[in-house]
Amino acid sequence: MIPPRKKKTSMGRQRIEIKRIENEEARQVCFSKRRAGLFKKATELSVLCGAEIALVVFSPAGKPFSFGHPSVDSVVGRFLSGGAAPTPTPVVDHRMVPARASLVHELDRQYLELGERLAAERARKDALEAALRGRWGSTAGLLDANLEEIGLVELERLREALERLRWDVAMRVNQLVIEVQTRSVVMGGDAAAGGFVGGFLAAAEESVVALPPQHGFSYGYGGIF
Amino acid sequence: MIPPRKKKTSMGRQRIEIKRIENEEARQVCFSKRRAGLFKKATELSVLCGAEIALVVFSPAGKPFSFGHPSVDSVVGRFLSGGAAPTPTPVVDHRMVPARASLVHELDRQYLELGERLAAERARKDALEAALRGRWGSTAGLLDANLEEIGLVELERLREALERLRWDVAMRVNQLVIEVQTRSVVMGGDAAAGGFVGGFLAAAEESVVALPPQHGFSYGYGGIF
DNA sequence: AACTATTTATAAGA
DNA sequence: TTCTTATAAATAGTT
Repeated sequence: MIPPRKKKTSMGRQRIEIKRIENEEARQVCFSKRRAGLFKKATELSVLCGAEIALVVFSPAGKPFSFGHPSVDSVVGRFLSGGAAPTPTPVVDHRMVPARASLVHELDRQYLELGERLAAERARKDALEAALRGRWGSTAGLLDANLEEIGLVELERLREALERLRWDVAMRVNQLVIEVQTRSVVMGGDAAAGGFVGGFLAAAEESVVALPPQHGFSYGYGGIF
Repeated sequence: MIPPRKKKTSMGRQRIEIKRIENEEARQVCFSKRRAGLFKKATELSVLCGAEIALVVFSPAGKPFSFGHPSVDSVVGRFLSGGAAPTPTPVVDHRMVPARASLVHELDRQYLELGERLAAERARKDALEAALRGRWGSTAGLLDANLEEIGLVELERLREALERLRWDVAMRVNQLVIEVQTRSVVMGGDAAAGGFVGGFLAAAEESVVALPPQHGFSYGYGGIF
């Protein structure tokens, strides 16, 4: 018999030049795919390395998308305050531009949050120790070495399960967001601890869309730390 | 000629789980590689599709990197001024959104609130992980015996929260599907569909925040232009 | 930093 | 848009 050859139903992925896609439809399709890929990569980087990331993308049509770990606001705030000197935009100058006003505000909050975090940690530690003392008295001798051993293994197993699940949830939410956006629905919610959310736009804000059609990039890096 | 034998000098790329890399050196290496990849992707997306992008990344060591097209500032500015609407907490009637200023203020308030919760959760996880590592610090010996048990209780609580979350997500996803099928029509900016979606996300956030806080994310998406 | 073996991401096509 | 497929790219583990 003739070896069943399958006809090439696809010419597979083709190499493309990295330059503006002129065909509007193709550009939109490419944007959707690559945006998803980009956000996935950003998420993975933050999870794998615990890196703080802020990613904001405006589609060619002007739709905003964002991802932040722990939140767009906090990362951008840290960026603007942390002495990170972006290449193009020198150090933060504190002339209050509307957009920046909230960012500066963010800085103030960061100090506050820092203090709160310390307080919370302290409180947590106290609570833990208190609880332990309590148990020490009432359930002393309840656990033996073997039990502890099992407990540890179990703990680790559970922890991993939790990590996986939360990852699935994050991805699922992300996917849902993409799907929903596809249907032209608007409005925001946020997926996790960040607290920043995509939003809405009043008709009056269309002016905001107006941005100089320039085509430049700017990479920033800081070697201070 | 004899085909030059190539002994496998490498086991090639291995599949990895997307979870925090504990080994510090490996984490740093991974960060460097993936950061480069992420920035490349971001650049390509902006070039191919003319999308405006702002990307800020802090390495685990705290070193800042950024990319912006046309600039981080302009994109973030556009994002903040254009459409950041907080919705971490359900029940936000977007038809009665006050002034922009109020929104920003509200955002700050809610962010702060979430920050406190996040801080507490983080502290808790730290305690848990400390227990897992068997490092009790100076209070060694006194607490070790029962830390595991405490951790288990905590984890059990988390597990239950996840169980609820799972159910919640499943239900809401189903509802969304039905909703979308039922009313395939779209309305710009009205609270109807948007509120629904926001509800889902808010619910997810609600529970996700209670998860291993090491990973807090926030996905944002927004308005139609 | 360079090197592969593989896993991923995607350009096209359906 | 979503799924499939062939191929280009990214990258984990080594050296």
